[in-house]
Amino acid sequence: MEYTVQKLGKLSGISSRTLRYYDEMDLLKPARINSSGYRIYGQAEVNKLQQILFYRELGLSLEHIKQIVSNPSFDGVKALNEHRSQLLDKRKQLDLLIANVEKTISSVEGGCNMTNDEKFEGFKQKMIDDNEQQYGKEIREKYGDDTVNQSNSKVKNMTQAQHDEVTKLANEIASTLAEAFKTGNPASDLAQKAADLHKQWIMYYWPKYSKEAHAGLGQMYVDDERFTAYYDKEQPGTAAFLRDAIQIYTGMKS
Amino acid sequence: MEYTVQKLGKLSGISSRTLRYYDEMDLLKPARINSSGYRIYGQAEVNKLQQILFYRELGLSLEHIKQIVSNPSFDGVKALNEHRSQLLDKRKQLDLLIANVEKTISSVEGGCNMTNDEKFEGFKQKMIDDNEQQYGKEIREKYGDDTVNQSNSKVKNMTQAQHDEVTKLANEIASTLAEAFKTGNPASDLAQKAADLHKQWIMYYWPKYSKEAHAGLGQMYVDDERFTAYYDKEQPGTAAFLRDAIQIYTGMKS
DNA sequence: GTACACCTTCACGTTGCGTCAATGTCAAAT
DNA sequence: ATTTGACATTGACGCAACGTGAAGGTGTAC
Repeated sequence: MEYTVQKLGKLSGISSRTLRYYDEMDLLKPARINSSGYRIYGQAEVNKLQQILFYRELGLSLEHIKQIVSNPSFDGVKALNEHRSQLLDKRKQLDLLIANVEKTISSVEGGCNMTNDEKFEGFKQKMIDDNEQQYGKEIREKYGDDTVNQSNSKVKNMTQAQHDEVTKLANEIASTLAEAFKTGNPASDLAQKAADLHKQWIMYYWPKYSKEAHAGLGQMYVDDERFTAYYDKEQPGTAAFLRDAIQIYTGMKS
Repeated sequence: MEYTVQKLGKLSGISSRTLRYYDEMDLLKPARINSSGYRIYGQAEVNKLQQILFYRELGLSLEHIKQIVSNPSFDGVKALNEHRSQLLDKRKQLDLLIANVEKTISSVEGGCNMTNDEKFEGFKQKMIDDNEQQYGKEIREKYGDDTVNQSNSKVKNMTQAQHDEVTKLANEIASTLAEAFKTGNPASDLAQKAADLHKQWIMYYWPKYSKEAHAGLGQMYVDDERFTAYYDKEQPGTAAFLRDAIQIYTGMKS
C-alpha cells in the first residue's frame, strides 16, 4: 500500500505539514517521489512513523527521536532510561514547587510576610536544582549511566514525592473529616467527601480496592483502639463517624 | 531599595533579558527610567515579579499571567490554590508519562518483544487517553471549572497513576522476595533489597517511616494469618523470611 | 585615563509545527 | 473540453519565551 501525505496523515492522525516537516528535517523521508513531485510513503515508512509517534508521545525531542530510529544499533532502552530519569527530575522539581506554593499559601494566610530573600529562596533553590540537573546530564553524557546510583536516587525521589502526596491526602482527610463531624451527619456531602478521600488514601496501600475491605477497615477503626485514638484525637467519636460515612459511601450498611 | 535589571535578576534568579522582555511586553514595567535610560525597579515590582514567577512555574502563558497580575480585584490565595491544583495536575501528567516510559522499558527489557499490533495498541490507548484529556479540557474551557467534577477526575487519574506505581512495587517485592527466599539467608543482598522495597512500599501508606513500625509490621505478617497466607501463597515460610529480613534491615532484632 | 562591568536597543535563532500564499496536478462533473 | 474542487508542491512568516550575540553608551575603580 502506498500513501500520499494526506493519506498517511489521516492514517496516523497527524497533519501533512508535520510529515513535510519530518521530511525536511530528515526524520522521515518518503519512500520515493513520483513524477509530479508528490511524496509517496510505503509500509516501511508507516512502521517508522509509528515508532516516531510513539517516542514523541513519550515526550522525546524530534532530534532525539531521529537518533533512535535512524540508528539501528542505538540503544533505545538506554535512551528511555535517560528520559525517564529526566522526567523524574522534573517531577522532583515540581514537588519542590508545590511545597513552595503551599508554604506561601500558609504564610499568607498566617499573615506573616516574607522578606524579599525569603520570597525568592524557593526559586533560587530551583535554579540550583536546575544547575545540578544540567551538571548531572553532562556527567551522564560523558561517563554513561551509573545505573545503580541513578536508580537509587530515582527511587528515593519517587518515594519522597509519593510520600508527600500521601501525607497531604492524610491531612485533607483529617480536615475534611473534622468539618464533616460538625454536621453530625455521616451521609452529608462533606462526610462522603471524607470517605472518598479515605478511599483514595488506602488505594495507595492496597493493590486492589474493594468496598468490603474498605468498610471493614472503617469498622476496624472503631474496634482497634490505636486507630480510634488516632481519629478521636481532636474530636471523640470521629472514628465511628468515619466508619458510618464509609458504610454509607460503600453501601455496606450490613 | 532600588534595583537595576541585573540586581533584580540576581535576586530573583532570572536573566536581565527576561526582565527586558517582560518590560517590552508590558508584563512588568520598571518603576522608572533613570537619566541614562536604565530601568529601575522598586519594591512593588519585586512583589509583582514574585507573583509572575509563581505563575510562570505553573506553565501559564505570560499573557495569562499578565491578565492575572494586572487585575487588581484578584484573590491571591485563591489564585495560589488554583495554582497548586494545577501543579498537582501537572505532576499527574508526569506520573502518567513516567509510567508509560517505564512500562515500555520493562516490556522491552523483559525480552518479550512486542508485536506491531501490541505496539500500536499501546499507542492507540495513549491516543484515546489524550483525546479524553483534550475533551476534558474543552469542557472546562466551555463551562468554567466544575470544581467537584474536576477534582474528582484529577484525583481519579492521580490515584490511578500512583496505584500503578504501587502495584509495580508490590510485584517487585514479590519477585525479589521469591528469589531471596531461595538463598535461605535473610541477610543476603537480595533479601535486604526485598526489605528495602518493602520499606518503599509501606512509605506510600505511612505518613512517617520508623524502623520500629516497619519491624512491627514484619512481625504482624507472621502473626496475622491473612498476611501470612498472602506471603506464603507460593512458598510457605516466606512471611517469616520477610520478617527476618526486615528485622535485619531495620536492625530491630529484638 | 583607561579598563571593565554594567546598561541600552536591535535583531536573529530556537521547537514543532500552523497557516497563509502562489502555483501545479488529478479525477470527476458539466 | 473545460471547469471545478480537492489534492499536491515549495517557500515564508508566526507563535512563546526567551538566549545570544552586536554595536554602542554609562559608571566606577584603579
